[in-house]
Amino acid sequence: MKTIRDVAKNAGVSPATVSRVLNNKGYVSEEKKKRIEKVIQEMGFEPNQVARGLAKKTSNTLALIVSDITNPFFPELAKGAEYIARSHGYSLLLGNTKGVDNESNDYIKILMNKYIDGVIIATHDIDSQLLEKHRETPMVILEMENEIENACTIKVDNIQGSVTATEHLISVGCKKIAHIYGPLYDQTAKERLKGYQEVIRAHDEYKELTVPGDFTIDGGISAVRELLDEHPDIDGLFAGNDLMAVGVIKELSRLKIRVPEDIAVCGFDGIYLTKVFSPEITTIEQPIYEMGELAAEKLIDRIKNPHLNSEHIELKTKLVIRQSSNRNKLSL
Amino acid sequence: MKTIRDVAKNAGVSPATVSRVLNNKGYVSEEKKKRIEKVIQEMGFEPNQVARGLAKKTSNTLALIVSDITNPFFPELAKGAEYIARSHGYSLLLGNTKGVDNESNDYIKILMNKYIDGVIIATHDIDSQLLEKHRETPMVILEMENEIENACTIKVDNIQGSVTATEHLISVGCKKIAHIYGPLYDQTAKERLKGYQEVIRAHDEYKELTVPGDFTIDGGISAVRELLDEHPDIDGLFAGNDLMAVGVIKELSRLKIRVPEDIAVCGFDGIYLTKVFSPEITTIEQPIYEMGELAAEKLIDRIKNPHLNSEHIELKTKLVIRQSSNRNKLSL
DNA sequence: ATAGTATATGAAACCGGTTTTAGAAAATGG
DNA sequence: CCATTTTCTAAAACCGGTTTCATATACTAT
Repeated sequence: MKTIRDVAKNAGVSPATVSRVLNNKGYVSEEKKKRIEKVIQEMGFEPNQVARGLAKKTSNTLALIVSDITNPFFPELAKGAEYIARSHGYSLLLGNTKGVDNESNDYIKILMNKYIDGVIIATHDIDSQLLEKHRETPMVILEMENEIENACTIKVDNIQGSVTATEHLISVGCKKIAHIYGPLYDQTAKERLKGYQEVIRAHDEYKELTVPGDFTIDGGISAVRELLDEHPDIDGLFAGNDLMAVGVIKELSRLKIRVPEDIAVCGFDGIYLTKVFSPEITTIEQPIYEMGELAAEKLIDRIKNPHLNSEHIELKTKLVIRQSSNRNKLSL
Repeated sequence: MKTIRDVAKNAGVSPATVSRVLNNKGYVSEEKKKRIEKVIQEMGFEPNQVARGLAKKTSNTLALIVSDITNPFFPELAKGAEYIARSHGYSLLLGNTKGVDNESNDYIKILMNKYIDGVIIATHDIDSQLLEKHRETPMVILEMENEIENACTIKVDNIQGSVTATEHLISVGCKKIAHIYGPLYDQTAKERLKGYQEVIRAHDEYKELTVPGDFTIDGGISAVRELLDEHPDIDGLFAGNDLMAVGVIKELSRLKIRVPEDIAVCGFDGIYLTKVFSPEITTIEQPIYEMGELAAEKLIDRIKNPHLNSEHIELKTKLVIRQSSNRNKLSL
């Protein structure tokens, strides 16, 4: 392994001068600069990132902490984040929190000892107390309106999205519209429920019909069963996320209930699966890949400017109408 | 940030002794050991991994390089690998190669400069020449029978799997069975094609019907169109992977061709989507999560024993019969 | 001509660990 | 009892960069 001292020797200068060239920082004469660059080229020298990290207290590495990378929401996010990270010379560490208790296994502390430059949090499994403890670490938090000082949060306007979803079901002629909401410790779930309620309450002819779900496919299946038990006559269903919408449609198809003819279904998230599923699923699309990119960009921003204030970014969602709610004869 | 020298001072010993306690290596008297451990505890000292890395030329970090994390095969693999990595005190770096040219952007070289301890390769986008260049790095290569010295390769028995798939379609009564194969630079695709051919050639009454695909959903859609153009009477279809099977079924459903009644379909891989899709898809299941775990285990093994010989592991696949090929009246 | 500033460079200290070296003390043994 | 060997410890060197400090020279400005 070639070191900066080898380069220095070959170029007849001191290591300090080589370092200055490497970092493009401080005074170096044109002549020596040329010479040093030539030697670096010839030797194929690449600075050791670990040594550099020790000296500068950085690692050029970001971390993305998700609850479970197999949840289809996250790979897209990860891809966007990794792309931006790499473009800026950072690598991306991946962590799953599902099934790991955070107290005894403080992920962020481990990361700090590795001089990880910043963290993107996309999980509910790390409580805010723990986050608060690492306030000094550059952080971007997704889908949670967290009040960590210094942090940047990125989320979509869930209320608006879910208002749009509910109104869409109304507009395609649904008369009894139910909502399956996610776990309420999840702010996202709460907001989506709220949007649904707002719309229903604004229309006297509609009645609030809600059942809890857990944001999984199986949760969607059991929720829709429960729902049909009590209200066999529903004709519109807004699921709190796409995975539950998938479960719902699977179960309805098993019960020979037609989608969208008998029940129109709308999900939320815009995961790839909705496009692929048959019938294709109407959903409130979040710009997931772009959120990953934005998260990484904002994080890098914060790494370079450590004293940015906290910032809350709210993105717009987009209604994507597909077969599962398409009751007009128009083929899409 | 507390350093080993602070600990040493507080415990009235030298840094070297603290290091010996930390690494449980070399002679330390019971009495000092106790004292040092107590001080470490009290101070909440945690060794800086970067400094340690510089001295020991390690980082306690593995890298997983995939072509595209949004391909549903990879998240499961990543989860298994990350789980094992974390259990052994390693972190996992994630890299996507899709759309990145490897010559100018030598991923592994970047990783080496970070003292990444080992790499799991699950992409075809890094050519073997490049891999060869990093022969000294502990490596586990998935789904490619590569002849890198020192490396460990993990794959499934694709031929056996695809023989099973084809025979399964025969056993449910298909008379004209076609195969959509993947890109042939991919060894996996080649082997699966071969398994199909073996079976078809062993039966005089069957004829080889193959079309190329590209292992994507859209590829499945166009391949099945092409296939039906030429052979509208096929009644069995073995897709080279699950994504193409999904595309196939989507397109068949659009054409009002019933699955499995008119055409029975079987995929390969066992991604989650096959369980979720409607109809549920028969597939040759690979133990994806376990492959991720195994890859990480083998890699860690190789890191700890740097002079292991190259090793080729071949895992068994499992036929999972679901609706898409279930032509008996038996409900599953 | 002289003070003051910008440019240029190398030596040395530093980042925070690990490892080698060397010497002292204790245990073993012939 | 003296020669080894084993145990124990601290000082110093090291990993491979960056940064500070000190010094020297070349420009400006007064």
